[in-house]
Amino acid sequence: MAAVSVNTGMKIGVLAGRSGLPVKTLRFYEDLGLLPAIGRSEGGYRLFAEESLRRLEFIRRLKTLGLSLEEIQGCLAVHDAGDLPCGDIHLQLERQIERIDLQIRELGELRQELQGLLAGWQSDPAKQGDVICPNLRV
Amino acid sequence: MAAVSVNTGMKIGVLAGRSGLPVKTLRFYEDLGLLPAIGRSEGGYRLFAEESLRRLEFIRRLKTLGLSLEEIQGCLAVHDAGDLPCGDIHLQLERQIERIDLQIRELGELRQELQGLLAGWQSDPAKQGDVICPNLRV
DNA sequence: CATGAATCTCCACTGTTGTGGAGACTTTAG
DNA sequence: CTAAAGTCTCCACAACAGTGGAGATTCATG
Repeated sequence: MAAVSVNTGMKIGVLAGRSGLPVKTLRFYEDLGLLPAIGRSEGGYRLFAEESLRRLEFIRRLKTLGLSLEEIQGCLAVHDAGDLPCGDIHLQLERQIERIDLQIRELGELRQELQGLLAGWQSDPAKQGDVICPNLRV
Repeated sequence: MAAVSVNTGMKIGVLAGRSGLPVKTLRFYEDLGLLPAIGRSEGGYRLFAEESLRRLEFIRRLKTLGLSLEEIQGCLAVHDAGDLPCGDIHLQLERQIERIDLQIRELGELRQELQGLLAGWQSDPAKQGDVICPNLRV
């Protein structure tokens, strides 16, 4: 049989190099419980499984979709319980769309208001008593 | 002549009551230099001029338009130098519109991506090896 | 005068996602 | 064996706009 060099786990620096994330961030994720280590070396170094790489990819993906680490953790908890987290993720992504729609709506209204103000802006208005900016009337 | 009870300045609680802002917030603004007090009473209490009310209105208004306290402070500095701050405010509001447009654009793209994902979502996909969520392929 | 309300300063904490550094320890390479 | 590199824990800080509380003073009212 071929020599087996598996299952010792990789140290955090290796995982950092392979994932492209800073060591600090990996420790941070581990502290949050997002990224469980399989254990510690004799000297107390964190050891990670290969699976951690997939996990980090998953986290990265959901982060780019705008989910918070807490929400991502929720999805991972389902996965860790042995289930497919697709249902949960679907729900989170729907919620995210709702949040985005709300934000876009609010931003649009604000934009409207700003445009309206600028449309009637007087570049050199008469100084009106007790008002800081006559254009805003406050 | 009628008795003159002016120009002693109001204490922070009065300003809070009249402006609708918490005392804490007024102190915070004063610390930032946004809201200068005209001085202190013998006992060390902050004293504010009537003008503070207009100032707070101005701050409130620009805040609702999305400017940061720092940007507002910039506008107030122009006012305090004796100039009309309309030009500065105009510039800030234009920048704010740009920021909003960028945000809306980014949110729209994200929304697109999310919609696309959900459009092809399989509610109960086959478990694919080594992938946390087959729908996301990660 | 005494009591309670108002105010003062100073410090800590909120939420989010990390980053930076100090000082100690372990591991690896030569 | 030694020096350098890697890793550990713990603490602090970043942005932003405040909020909460402790303990000390001052002010207003009866």
